[in-house]
Amino acid sequence: MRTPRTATGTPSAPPREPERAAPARRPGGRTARTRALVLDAVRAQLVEHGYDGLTVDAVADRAGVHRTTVYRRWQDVGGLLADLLTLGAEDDWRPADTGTLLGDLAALNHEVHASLTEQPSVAAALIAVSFRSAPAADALRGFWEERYAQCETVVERAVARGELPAETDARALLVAATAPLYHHLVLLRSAPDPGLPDRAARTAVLAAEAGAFSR
Amino acid sequence: MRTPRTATGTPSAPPREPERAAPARRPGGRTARTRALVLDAVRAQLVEHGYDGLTVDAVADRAGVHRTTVYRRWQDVGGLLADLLTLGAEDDWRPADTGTLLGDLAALNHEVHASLTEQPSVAAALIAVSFRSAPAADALRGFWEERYAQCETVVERAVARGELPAETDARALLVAATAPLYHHLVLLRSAPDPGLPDRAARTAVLAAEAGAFSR
DNA sequence: CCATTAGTGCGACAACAGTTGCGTTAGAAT
DNA sequence: ATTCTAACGCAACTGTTGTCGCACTAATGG
Repeated sequence: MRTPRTATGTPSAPPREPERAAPARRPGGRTARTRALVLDAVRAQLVEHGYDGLTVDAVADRAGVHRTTVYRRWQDVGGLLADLLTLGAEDDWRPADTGTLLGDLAALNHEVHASLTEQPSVAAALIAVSFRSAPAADALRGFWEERYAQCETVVERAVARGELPAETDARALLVAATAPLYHHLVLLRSAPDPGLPDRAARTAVLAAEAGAFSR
Repeated sequence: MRTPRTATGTPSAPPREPERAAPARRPGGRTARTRALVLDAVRAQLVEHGYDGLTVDAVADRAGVHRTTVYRRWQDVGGLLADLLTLGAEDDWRPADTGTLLGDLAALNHEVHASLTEQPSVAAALIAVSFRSAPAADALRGFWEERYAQCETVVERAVARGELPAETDARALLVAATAPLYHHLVLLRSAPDPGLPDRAARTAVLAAEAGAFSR
């Protein structure tokens, strides 16, 4: 998970339903400018004052936009972060290709570890807000679904190299490799352990080699 | 994680610091009665109206106690759930002893699965609130620390039976076994999979047998 | 260019969260 | 029984969150 780039272009998808009687959306100049201003403000506010300082009022003030505008278009803080997430998901992320399954999973885990331990962590804020806001929860679930789908290439490459049997359950393997990281850093909130990403990756590989994800 | 029993006895520990100048606490009749009433109200309100319906005002009304009383003793909703958690941690929980490492871990995972999928889930509510309230986060971390410590006996028994080498990292093994469950049900919020507890337990055992948690 | 109206600004409002001061009630100690 | 005071009830208060009606601005289609 990475911090989305600056919001410049037109909005990818309005938070509302796509269209029913097509009330003639107008995504042009001002609307796009407002969205860019607001999402930039969200990012800046999050970096400067952390998740607790991320209120609708503060974002509206910083963006130079009225409170009601934010409430109408994004409903709440969850909606803001959800939109920020969809913007960030647009970039074409690819998992690293190190040549070995262990190397790929370790690289993946180091990315996860970095995104969760940076201060302040956009990823952690998104996870936290997903428990308050349904739109944020949906956006996060969609984001993760896409990320895990992209990561399946790591397993496919390992199968192609003969490291794993063809019937390997890619998703289960990926979850086994990454879940301990999230468990420690998000749920247990234990102190960051620099060796954990590698150990978790190694554990998953050993389990895979023992046939834990086959058949 | 299980739902704590009814609050009847005297409070185990006041939410404040234990004592500094010992201002003569009085944990007797009314104080204990109030705590029992309030914590019962928290549990009932959580079950009936879910986490979103769990406001200080609603709890105070249901308990037949004034708002300020709740604010003064528990600060906020997080404090209420934190106290409920410490109450639940008082019972002498023990992991099941099925005779095999795989059986023990699977039984453990089924307990976790049940507590997270019941509707509404007190466990899920506690995790959610731990992102808003520092006291709740502390209480939850303490609870988990204790639970994982208790579960280490599962690993010790397996070592005693010769299933695992003596230098096995019990905590890492337990996390590997349970983390995928929390990952799916709490973070990814995917649909409950009845087979997941067994599969996750099996994966951890295979990894352990391959030496993933040794040395 | 003009007409339409989505999107925005503004102010007033309701609902809720949380605090404070003060008087009252009821454990606990003498 | 009397005293002391922790814990509670009560009311009034502040600040924040979120909504609503109305006027206005500017993007879009003709």
